[in-house]
Amino acid sequence: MAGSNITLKQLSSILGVSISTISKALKDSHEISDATKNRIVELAKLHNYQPNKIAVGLKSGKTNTIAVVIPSVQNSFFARALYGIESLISETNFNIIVCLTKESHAKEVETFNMLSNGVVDGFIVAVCEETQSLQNYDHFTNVMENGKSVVMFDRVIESVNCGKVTTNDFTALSEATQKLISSDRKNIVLLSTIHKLNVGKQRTQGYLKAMNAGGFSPTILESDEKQAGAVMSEYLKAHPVDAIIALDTDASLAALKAVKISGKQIPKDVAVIGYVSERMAHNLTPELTTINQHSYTIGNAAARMIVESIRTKSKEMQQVVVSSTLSVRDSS
Amino acid sequence: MAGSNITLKQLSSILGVSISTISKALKDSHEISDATKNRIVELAKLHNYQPNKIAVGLKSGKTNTIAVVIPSVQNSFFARALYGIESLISETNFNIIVCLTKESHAKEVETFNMLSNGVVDGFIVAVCEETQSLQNYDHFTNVMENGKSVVMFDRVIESVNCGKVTTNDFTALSEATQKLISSDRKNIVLLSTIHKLNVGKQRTQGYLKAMNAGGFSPTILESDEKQAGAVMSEYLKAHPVDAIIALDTDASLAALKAVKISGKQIPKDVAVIGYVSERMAHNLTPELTTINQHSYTIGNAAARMIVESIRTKSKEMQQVVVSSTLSVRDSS
DNA sequence: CTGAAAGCGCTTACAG
DNA sequence: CTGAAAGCGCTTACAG
Repeated sequence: MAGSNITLKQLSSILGVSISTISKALKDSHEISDATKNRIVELAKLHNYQPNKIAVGLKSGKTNTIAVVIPSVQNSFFARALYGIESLISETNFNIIVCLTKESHAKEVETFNMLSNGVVDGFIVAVCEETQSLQNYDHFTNVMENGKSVVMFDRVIESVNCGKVTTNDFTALSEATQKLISSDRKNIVLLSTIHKLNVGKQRTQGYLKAMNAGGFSPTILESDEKQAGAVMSEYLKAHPVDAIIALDTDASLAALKAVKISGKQIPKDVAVIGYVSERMAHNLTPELTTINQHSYTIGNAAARMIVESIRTKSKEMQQVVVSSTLSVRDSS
Repeated sequence: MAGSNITLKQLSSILGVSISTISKALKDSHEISDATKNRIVELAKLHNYQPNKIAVGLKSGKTNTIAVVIPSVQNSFFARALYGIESLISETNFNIIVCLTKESHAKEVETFNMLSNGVVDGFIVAVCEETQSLQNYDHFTNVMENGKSVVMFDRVIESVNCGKVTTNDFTALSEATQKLISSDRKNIVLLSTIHKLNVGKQRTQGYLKAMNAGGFSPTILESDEKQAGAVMSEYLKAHPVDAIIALDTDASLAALKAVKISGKQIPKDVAVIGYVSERMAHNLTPELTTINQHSYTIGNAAARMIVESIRTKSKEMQQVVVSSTLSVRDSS
């Protein structure tokens, strides 16, 4: 028996009762007598009646759906943040639609346009790289003018007046650098594959501040993910290095590899601090000291913020900072 | 100016033209004169009119949305499969809703019930661990009876008559094992953290077949993700091992680590073959020989299958097998 | 060429 | 206690 789910109308014609009565009975309205209520509920159960969510959405103007617009999911930070978002949302009566922008501005704009009218009540977004460099934020303000809630996390645009969940990248890097300095590391290199992103810039600034404060000259190696290992290896051949801070997972693995190839010992000759998930850090050799961004917590906070914003319809925009912490393991 | 997007009704009252005319004009119907068409299109553009997707969905009975129900996204296989799904879907006029079951049967059932009535046209699912062990598949058959399309990938239930995209796990493992045997490895250990899953069982069978065929006695170490390293280390202390096959990312990293701790050389003393993403394999030391599942291709195929199934309303269920291939690198 | 009407599946104020 | 009616925003067969 293919075909759609049973509707109120069909139930009504089976029982010879009006649609309104059926609807009320199924909502356990006090207007309806227990006798008819029972008949209706029983039949509904028998046919496994489920209200059509689309119709309810049209009627109520609420969709109970939230869009999560992120660049990628093949990156442990976003994957785990998504997990944090999903965990909170699944405890509510909301659903999430996930859209991957692949760092494309056009895709991001299209996603916002596609979903803004009737499909979702709000957006959780980590702004893509291209949007950050083009500085074109109309798609965000447009949906907000149409009454949708927007919460940005991690990749945030200061000038857009929406909810924001960020991490203290600047401070985290500055502290990690200081920690290396205080354990007598002098030639500390920063290896970055995310220099185009605001988060990358923040982290770099934190590193620079600490290096300058300590009176050491900074070295910043920038590269794409694929070349990071080669770039690091090359540099190690010609320069003294006693510590590396790597700004994401790719850079972290590349740094470990480059040091091993160079024949130097970690952490004796070269200390390494990186950004990888806790589980992976634990499974690397040596176990990697990491800056832990608490991605789950960030996702959770963003989800909580948007649900609250949709429910209260409040215009007040919150800003939450989830502090990164240093998890010291064997590599430093 | 907060508030919702403009509607046909509002446009109609501004222009003094009927709603039907507006609707037709915006669909460029030949019924409408160019003059009125122009007026209407212009005003619509001015107000940035977007048809309400929910209303269109109610009217048409189609939602153009597909649910992707997977256990997790913090696993490079699912993350990349999702990427493959999203890539194909984003070229169509469909959207995807992503739901993470976290291996919970209850969550999976709830998701199917929640979304089956009006929210989505079909489901792409990788069946969760608990559902596999409980063998309760009613939620799948229920939605299919209600006319929804279902495609399973990777984690598949043979007895459910839906579309399926799988990989040849049995053969892949058997070939990888044979390859090790033919390069004179004799004490080949299988390290698994996924023995509860059908895919894990398939892989184990492939390994067993090759070991038995070669006349070697198999060793299967099963453990959870966190203990895998310790279990492997322990085994290495007391037994001769010259090769390890690890069945997922956690097991692969754990195997590399355990061998390094034991002081043995990879691949000279111990060869290692694992399951990790191509990018990660490249960044490990030594670069890891992997069984590549082509997760992107699998996701892509599943997405193509469901779109076709929804569009053609065909009852014929396809079964696609995407072959895994061995990517030989430095660890074997 | 334009518009009134019915309907998708629901909810709810209103009447009886 | 029950039901007819209006309406959410759209589409489309039908009438004019």
